Amino acid sequence: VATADGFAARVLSVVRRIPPGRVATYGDVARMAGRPRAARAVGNIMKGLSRPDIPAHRVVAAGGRLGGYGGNEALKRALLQAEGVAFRGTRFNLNAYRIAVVRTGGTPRSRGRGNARARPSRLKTRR
DNA sequence: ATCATGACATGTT
DNA sequence: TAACATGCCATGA
Repeated sequence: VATADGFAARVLSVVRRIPPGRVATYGDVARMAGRPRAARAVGNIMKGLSRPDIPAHRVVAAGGRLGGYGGNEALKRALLQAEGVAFRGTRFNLNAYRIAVVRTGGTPRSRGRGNARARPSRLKTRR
């Protein structure tokens, strides 16, 4: 919704078609929407959601972690459990419920992982 | 192994 | 501008 431009619209489309009992990570959604690194942006879009036809609770964080839900993570977890997702404490088996990622058109963009990944080079300093 | 911190990438609001 | 419902990698404890 929001800007209804490409990315946001694509994200909504993707989320809308996540079947019950399955989940997708923010990163997966971003990837399917054509912006592999825009996981955070996806979260933001979800935040701005205002429609019931978008099952935002099926979008979770990586590693089988819950992720956020407007400050109500408990509800998110409950909704997922209600759909059959078995939680193990605060996490669940992502591999078992994650939907297949099918990237739709998008801008390939350099894979460079544009991350200089700041080699900390820490000389054992006390943190 | 798990959690925390530091850095950078990406797009909204 | 700076957050923010993130991800991934590296390192430290």
